[in-house]
Amino acid sequence: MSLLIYNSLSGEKEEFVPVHPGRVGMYVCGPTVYGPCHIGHARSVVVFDVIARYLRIKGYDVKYVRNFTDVDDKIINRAAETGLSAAEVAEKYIAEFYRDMDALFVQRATVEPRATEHISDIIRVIQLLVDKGVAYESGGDVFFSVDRFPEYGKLSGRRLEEMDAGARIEVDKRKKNPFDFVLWKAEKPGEPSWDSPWGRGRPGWHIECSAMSTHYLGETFDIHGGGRDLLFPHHENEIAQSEAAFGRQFVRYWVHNGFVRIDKEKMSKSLNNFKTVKEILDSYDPEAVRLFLLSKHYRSPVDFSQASMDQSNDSGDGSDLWDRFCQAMDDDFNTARGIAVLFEAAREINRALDSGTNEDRCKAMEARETMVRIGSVLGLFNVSAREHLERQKDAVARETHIDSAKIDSMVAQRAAARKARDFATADRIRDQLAGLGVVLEDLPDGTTIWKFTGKG
RNA sequence: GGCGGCAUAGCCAAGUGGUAAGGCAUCGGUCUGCAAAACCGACAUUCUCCGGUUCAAAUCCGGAUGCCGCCUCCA
Repeated sequence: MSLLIYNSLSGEKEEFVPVHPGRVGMYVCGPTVYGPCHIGHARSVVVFDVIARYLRIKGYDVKYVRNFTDVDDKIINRAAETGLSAAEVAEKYIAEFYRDMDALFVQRATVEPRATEHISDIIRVIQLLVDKGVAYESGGDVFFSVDRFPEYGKLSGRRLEEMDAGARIEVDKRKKNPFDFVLWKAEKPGEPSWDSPWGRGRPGWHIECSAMSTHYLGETFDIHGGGRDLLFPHHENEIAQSEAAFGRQFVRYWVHNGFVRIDKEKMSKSLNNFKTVKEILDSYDPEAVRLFLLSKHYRSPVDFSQASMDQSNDSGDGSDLWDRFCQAMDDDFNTARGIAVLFEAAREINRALDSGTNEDRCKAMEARETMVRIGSVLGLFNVSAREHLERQKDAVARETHIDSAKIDSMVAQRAAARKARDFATADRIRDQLAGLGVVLEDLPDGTTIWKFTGKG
């Protein structure tokens, strides 16, 4: 069974063939750490987490590199605003990133490098470009010359002539072409800086990804990912730099995830309409958030709303199911179709358990194994159903200030009434509980569990 | 101005030539003291609209309308 991946470079689904058989090198652009993570970051991170997990379960030896951009204008500005150093700002938001992504059960990448740890690699690539005459220095800044890279625009599908340069920002007069971009920025007072052949300064944004990805994965590697918004100019520039410097194809498969939208509009820090991961996790179960993020194909936009999240919050022969899951995932990582298989597995388990014959019990075991396996790819079922229920109770109780001990005692009173066959009293208590948004479930063994419905 | 994407039931969402997955909601049934959960069944003759290609189209082509994105930092 071959794996198809949509390649932004060709605009088509292509059969996945790694550079080295059995091994996959994958680089995904991580966050610039100047503020809290929003649900858009989470989508990208979760999507590529699932892709890495799936490639591994298919048997590939995956080297997954995800960077942190820890030196940048925005970090420096943030430092100036808060009185912290740039390094302290970066450190703070890297810690928040881990807190949020760990909560979402995101696995760590193989390598998680930071730009500031690779200054010498960055300088080496810039030097190569200067030596080849593809980059030029001007007043301590170094620019990449897009005119020296004829294939510029091949990823984003635009030609330099078609683009409306300077429509929204003023063009730096020192640039030979308005689309030339900065590789190295000359030092300004109070900013972090490093020595370089062009004087003290710091790297531009795009160059760090070329330097770090090739450092860990080689000059040609398999998969490079990130949000759609990075396609231009960031990834276009990465291709230009890397291919100009090393003289060979940079990346085989470019993978871009779609946006999270709010009210049909892109969510972004600049539009200031973002929801942070932290605030969402205050109200919703982490696995529900994952399920929500994976409920649509990764390339399509997904609309965040209270209603759509509420919906995800309510959810809950074996090898055949696994094959069908793989078919979905082999088709450009179609998690939405994969989730359908998951629901079918759940139904199969329940059906087999209901019928209760030994043969069916075996089937249920098989289906359960498949379900756990699918869950391990999607990063679901990290906590038991029982623990899940307890967490949900705690969260709702905290939010609504309902005392769960009191509910427990009401449930016990009802149990006593039922035992005495005083169903009128039992039902009255149940109605009272319903008024508090509590629903009861009497189990066959005579015990009763309860949960909040969310509808008071 | 240039480039690109999307439009599928009340809602969410798969489906790139062969006759509409899955979930939520709703309505019946089994089970239950009654419920809940679970299971069984019902739920788009039709895929924004108009043309075209084809034996056959939600799927391909042309056009219209609507929504969104990129061309500036952004996952």
